[in-house]
Amino acid sequence: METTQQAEQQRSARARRRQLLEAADRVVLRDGPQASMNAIAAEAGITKPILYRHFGDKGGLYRALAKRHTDALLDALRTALDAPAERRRRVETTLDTYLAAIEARPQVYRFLMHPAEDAQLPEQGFDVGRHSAPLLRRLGEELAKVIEERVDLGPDSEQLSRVWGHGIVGMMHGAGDWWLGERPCSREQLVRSLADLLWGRLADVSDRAGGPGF
Amino acid sequence: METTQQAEQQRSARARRRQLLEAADRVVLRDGPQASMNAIAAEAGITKPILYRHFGDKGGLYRALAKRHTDALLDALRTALDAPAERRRRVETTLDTYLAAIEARPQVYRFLMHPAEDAQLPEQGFDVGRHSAPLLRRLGEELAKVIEERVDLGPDSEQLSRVWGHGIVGMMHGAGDWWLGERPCSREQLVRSLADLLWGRLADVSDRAGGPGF
DNA sequence: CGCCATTGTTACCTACGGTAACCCTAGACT
DNA sequence: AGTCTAGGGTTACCGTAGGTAACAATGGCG
Repeated sequence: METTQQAEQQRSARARRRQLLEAADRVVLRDGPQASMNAIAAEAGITKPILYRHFGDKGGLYRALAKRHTDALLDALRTALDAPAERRRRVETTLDTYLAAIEARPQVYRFLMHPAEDAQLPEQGFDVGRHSAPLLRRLGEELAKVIEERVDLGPDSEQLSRVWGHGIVGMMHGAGDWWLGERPCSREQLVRSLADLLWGRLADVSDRAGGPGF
Repeated sequence: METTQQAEQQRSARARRRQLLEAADRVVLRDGPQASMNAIAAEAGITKPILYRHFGDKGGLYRALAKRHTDALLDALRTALDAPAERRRRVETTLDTYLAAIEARPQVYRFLMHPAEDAQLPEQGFDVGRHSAPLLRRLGEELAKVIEERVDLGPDSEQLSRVWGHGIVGMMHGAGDWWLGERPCSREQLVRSLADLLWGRLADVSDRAGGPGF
């Protein structure tokens, strides 16, 4: 049948795509974000045009690669955020999960945060932060959702929770980036200090009725 | 005399350098961070090799340019941070100063934060965040200094203040980046929300003996 | 005048993103 | 069988951008 045949083809195409992404992953892990398309193609045992057939352009490949890692990290963070423990403990676990991830694979982290200028589409205005944004934006929105679900912020809670979500993610990111560069203290210490910073305000906000609170 | 002559030369070289930087500034303001060396040279009315004689490589030019803007922003922030007002008001003013700056010149902001991969010096290990770092690092250290000077954090205050400095700067940066992209609320609202987030913890830390406290 | 430092230019090299044109092998159809 | 076509693959190329070597002009200074 032609349908099974098409399905077969699609499946093999997806499999190939995964192979290619894995090769790209290895190269990025080795060379950092400035990994060249040639290098990736070579690692995959093929040549450039195939990469372009699969991913369109470098930005496409990078987006696909970033999505994999972002999804993985987000999953880990979600479980940490949803774990059955008291609020403060969960915050610490979440921070620690993030820091452990960036500590374990700095090259991947660099790639996700500084994807080496992909699109230079002419002038689309104030789109600041299209580059390092995707991961941080997704994290921020995710956290905002969790905050709004679980904490009673009073009126205007939607906006406030988003500001806080992105602010807290920014804090985690900024401190993490600095820490990864200088290693001025242990991970545990960093987690505790950041949680302390957050705790002041988070501590005297009352839980929303029902649910274990953020 | 040769000394005056040398001085003269140095002075003119510095003046030239300033001219070139101003030209580069205009181009970056117009084209964003991916401004090419050719474009900058053209804007300055000369050709590439002169740029290279003055700045070594693209990274050098970018660093010089970044330093100018970073210094300017840092000055503005320092005055906001040192203004004679109560602590909370100063925090808000500082946040607002930063946000107003990035709002006023997004292209410059993008350039400072995402300087398009300068150095690809082979393998210098875990130097994550060399790219967008300089400005944020300087801000973080500056804030850490202010915090440690003015707030009593108990033992281990040096490390804690640095973590908080970089954390808070990260918060400001992250939230600002998101806000600049989506404009979900007014600047005043953003400032208030962020200050609220910080205020919880900052509020119940007692001032260090002497001085008006952070 | 002749020397040399400064300032500039042209012309080139390299590397990379991206693409066009072609090749080839495995099946499907007659 | 023989032909035709779809996919996966390659070579060879283009444009652009960073970076440099080699050479020209200008202007003080012995």
